[in-house]
Amino acid sequence: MEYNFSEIEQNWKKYWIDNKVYKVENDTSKPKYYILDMFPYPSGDGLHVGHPLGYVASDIYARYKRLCGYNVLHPMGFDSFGLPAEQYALEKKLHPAVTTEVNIKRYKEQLDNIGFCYDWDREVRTSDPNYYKWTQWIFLQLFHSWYNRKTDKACKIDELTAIFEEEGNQSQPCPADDKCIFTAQDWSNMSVTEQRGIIMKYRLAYQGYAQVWWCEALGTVLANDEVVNGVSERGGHPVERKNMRQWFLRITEFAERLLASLDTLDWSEPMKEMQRNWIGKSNGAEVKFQILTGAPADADVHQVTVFTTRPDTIFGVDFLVLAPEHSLVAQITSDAQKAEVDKYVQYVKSRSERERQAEVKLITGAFTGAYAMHPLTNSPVPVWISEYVLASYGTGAIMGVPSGDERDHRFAKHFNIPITNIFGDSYTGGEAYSDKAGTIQNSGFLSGLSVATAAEAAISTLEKLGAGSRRINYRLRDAGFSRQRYWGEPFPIIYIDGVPYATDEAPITADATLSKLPVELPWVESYGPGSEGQGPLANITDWVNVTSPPAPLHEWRGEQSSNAGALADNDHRPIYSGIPRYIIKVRHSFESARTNRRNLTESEAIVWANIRGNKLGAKFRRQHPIDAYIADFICLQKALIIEIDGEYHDNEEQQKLDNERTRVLEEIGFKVIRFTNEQVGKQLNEVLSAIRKELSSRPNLLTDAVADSDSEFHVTSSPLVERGPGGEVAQRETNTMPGYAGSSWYFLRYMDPNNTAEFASRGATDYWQQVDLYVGGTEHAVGHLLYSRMWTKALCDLGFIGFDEPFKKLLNQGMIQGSSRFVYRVGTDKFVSAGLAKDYDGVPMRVHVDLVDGLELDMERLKNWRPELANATFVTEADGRFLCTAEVEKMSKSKYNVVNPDDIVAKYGADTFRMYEMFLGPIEMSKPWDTKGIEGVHRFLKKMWRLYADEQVGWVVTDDAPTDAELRILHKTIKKIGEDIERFSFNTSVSQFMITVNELSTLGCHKKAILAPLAVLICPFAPHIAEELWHKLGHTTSVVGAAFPVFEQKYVTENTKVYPVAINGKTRCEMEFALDAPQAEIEKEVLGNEIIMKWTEGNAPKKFIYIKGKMINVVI
RNA sequence: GCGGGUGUGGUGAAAUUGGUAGACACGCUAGACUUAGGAUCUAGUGCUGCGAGGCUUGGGGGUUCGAGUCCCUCCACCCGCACCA
Repeated sequence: MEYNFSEIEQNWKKYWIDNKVYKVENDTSKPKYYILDMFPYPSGDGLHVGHPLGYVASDIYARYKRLCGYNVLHPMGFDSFGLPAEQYALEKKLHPAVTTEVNIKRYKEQLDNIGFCYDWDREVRTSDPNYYKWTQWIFLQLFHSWYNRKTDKACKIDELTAIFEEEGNQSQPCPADDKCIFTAQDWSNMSVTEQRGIIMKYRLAYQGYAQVWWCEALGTVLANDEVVNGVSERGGHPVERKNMRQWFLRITEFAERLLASLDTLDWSEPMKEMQRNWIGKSNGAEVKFQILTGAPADADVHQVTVFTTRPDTIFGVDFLVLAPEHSLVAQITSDAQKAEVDKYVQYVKSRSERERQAEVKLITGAFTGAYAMHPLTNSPVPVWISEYVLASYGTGAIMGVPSGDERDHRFAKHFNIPITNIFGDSYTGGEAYSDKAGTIQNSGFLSGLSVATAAEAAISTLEKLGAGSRRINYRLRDAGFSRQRYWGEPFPIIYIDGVPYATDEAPITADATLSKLPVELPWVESYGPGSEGQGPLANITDWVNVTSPPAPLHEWRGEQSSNAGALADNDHRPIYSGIPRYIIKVRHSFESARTNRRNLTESEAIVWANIRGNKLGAKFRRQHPIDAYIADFICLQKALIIEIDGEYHDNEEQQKLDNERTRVLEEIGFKVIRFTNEQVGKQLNEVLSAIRKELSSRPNLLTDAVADSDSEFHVTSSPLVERGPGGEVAQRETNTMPGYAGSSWYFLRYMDPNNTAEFASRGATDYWQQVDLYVGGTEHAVGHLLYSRMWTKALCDLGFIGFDEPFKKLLNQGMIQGSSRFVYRVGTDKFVSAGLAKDYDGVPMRVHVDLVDGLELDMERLKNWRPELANATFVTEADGRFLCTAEVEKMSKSKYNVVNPDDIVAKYGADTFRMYEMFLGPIEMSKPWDTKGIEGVHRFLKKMWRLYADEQVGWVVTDDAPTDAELRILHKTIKKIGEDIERFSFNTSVSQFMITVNELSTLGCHKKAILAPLAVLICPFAPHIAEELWHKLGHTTSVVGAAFPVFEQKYVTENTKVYPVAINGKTRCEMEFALDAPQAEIEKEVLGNEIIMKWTEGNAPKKFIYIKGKMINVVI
């Protein structure tokens, strides 16, 4: 009975599927453990042996935790939106949805082939509408949220507008625009569109502008690193900077929290360090310099604000440097310098970000001709521009302190700017003194102070003068959230007259079809880019332009148009051009309104009697349908609605409904004011004067708005009324979301993957909580990991989940590199073996690793590899072999060094493959793949198999009682394996298994008492063979559900120790002593030892060191 | 330029708190068994030396009875970068 791995593995894979062994329930009776791999992008190339490294590690850990009694969630899915599928589609004319489907199928086969314990019922795919529905939904939550700096939490926009109504934005400064300051009165006077503009500056998902590289020839937007020397990397086409409206996530508001809570995470220090660097918190000061010359009269631009982390060096300022993109540059540049500055600005525009960053030694810049006044010395300071100052960091301007900053120093030297020394002897003129030791000199009232003290003193003086203030700066920037691509999540956003609305906002919700999530990605035949840098979706005009309303609504509107009040399809009367457009959503609104008019309440009757017939100078209608509601009284001329509420103030439910109604009506553009029955009854005069006041504060829309195009009031129109032949104004957003959208929250979806009502139920997220162990590569250090942390915090703040960090522990796996093989090629088809290559004049050529065994080339296969090599001739070594050379490189198809795990599994089995991947070395280290080494692991499994079954005799396991030696081996192994798995040292676990099997083989052990626990121990590593042995041992249920063997100290306790005995720390011999032997006795025996005596030559040692249980050292 | 990481036999590596450096494998050498060996088993294998021994964890220095491990310094390689003021 030999180890027939392929048969064994086939059988158990089928058994696991048939019996749903890996099905995971949300079972609250067991402790949970959530272990997750960073899900793969299913590329067309399939998995290579590098991909599963982390998956094997997490699978081992998952199986181990399950053996230890945990309910383990260990899911897998696919990050299936992305650029490669789209590019493939462009080239091959295959729809991304099709290729993605095919690729995922292949990936799943490959993954299953390796024997992972995934519950595929929980699989998620980011490109699945059932999944991205919730990505869009979360986007909407972010859109409807802002960051409350007082409570340090993401909050709903409703709360923000309540604050604005109450007190303006004094207590909640605008994160995007510190010049945006307004009072409650200002707020109430704004139009809805203006208010929306303000709110946009607060939203967590917001629209702004960003410069992107646009390449006309390629028709796409390029990433920074795709632009080299001002042309596209691919094809060398010209590129230009283009300012484009883009979505952003306001991650900067979370900077401090993202930084602070890193301390609570069990991540590697380098990983945390990378995030800290990315967030880049720095304490410093803002300093204002008044522009002296070359400045326009306008006081607003009379000063330039710089940010510095070294306010203590303020007296060392010899010049200011603005980013060439700084908005002041054009205004302050003197006529004399204009040509030079323009030329320089043009030069910088041609430079890619990468180049500006990488070429440190290249010093460029231009003098603006302007001078600024030093706030403390009042002396003039020249203002320069240079590409080394970035517009996007700090204030986009710095103060140049050449004696204290190396870059400033180089700049001053290069342009011959005189340098002020503020460090005394520490600065010698050769290079800047940037150490923070010593004292500041030559600096007025700061002279003699240490750096820290001087910084404080400088800031407080500047504050007193009103010339500066303390400031904490983060280098983290808001995350660009739009891509001009097809294969990504569409935004649930519709533009009405250019104003973006979420699909769950009033004007859109009127149409059930438009407001429905998901906004499905339309099927297209062409993936070419749209014009003007837009994404491919812009080409699908049928989809972009919202032209065909849902049929029933449309039909109904036509037949009822005479009753539709302000609404008629052909209603082009100018009277309505300034009035908010709206639609009556519910058919029976008209009947209800008519009925209501006949049945006024007492309060309503009183109000009506006082406002009817232009009594307040404006015409009111009563019981008028608006959108889905019926307004009590409405003045269309002033877009004012009066509500008389019976229950508003004492019924919470009613209050909620009414607030929603107010919100919707105000979104459309009406102002809603409400009064109680009681107010009308007892304080009618106050009510009427409040109405009068409201009327007088609002513009008259009937005539003024039409005539006065500069009016503050802008029309907010409902998309529904605007639709009609040729009259479309509503468009869908044509950008799609970036790759990290779907991956920012996928870990939550696994908890409750098939939920159609929520992204995940609160019960599920409360049970599974954070990911206990997250396994993936370091390449996601600052992208994915930072974004998902932000999303988690936002979802937590908004009350959707109960934890604010996604990944408790992080394990970074290293890369498996490829090992490329080269043959030495002379001419076209003559090849020379490596040993003789030096005698020939040729070049190395990559050959596929499959053609090579170790370093020995299979010459026949090379001839068949490619047609042009069919007549190849070979100069071999003396023994007839042809040798290649090897080089470690990235594993990639183009380097012919990709090894497919399927091939390895076919040849050696999945168990061997899994163990070998682990045996290669520590999980977090990168290492090259070498198929040769796998033999050792395969031999080990065969050797282990022979403990249980003999090739000739068959099953050999006995019920004999184990010996002490056998028990010691077993328990030593239990301890080692358990400890190793806990600390993710899987390579040493594999070694230990080898040692154990070697020792048991030597002892000829075939005892069930030893071999049954061994089968369980190895199950996480080699599940197939473990399952086979477990069943052969008589069990009828899966080994997956067994219990991890319990380590017992008593079996491994020894009472003697073989000590290394060293002379001066150099081991010379070994001697065995009882562990409880007294030192005197040991000393006597050691010094009497023949070998030791040879070294001591009979002399008494200077020192005798005895560390119990460790070693003995004799110092002579 | 900045930040992070890694340097141990021919190769992958081990040494968990400062305590026998090179476990466990690959490869290689020799042998056994065999029709065969790309199966299996046995022995050997850091370098050097006949040997006693000497040398050896990227180089140099230090702390210690004792250093791969701690400290200083230099070097090489890999990864990332948004010149971060």
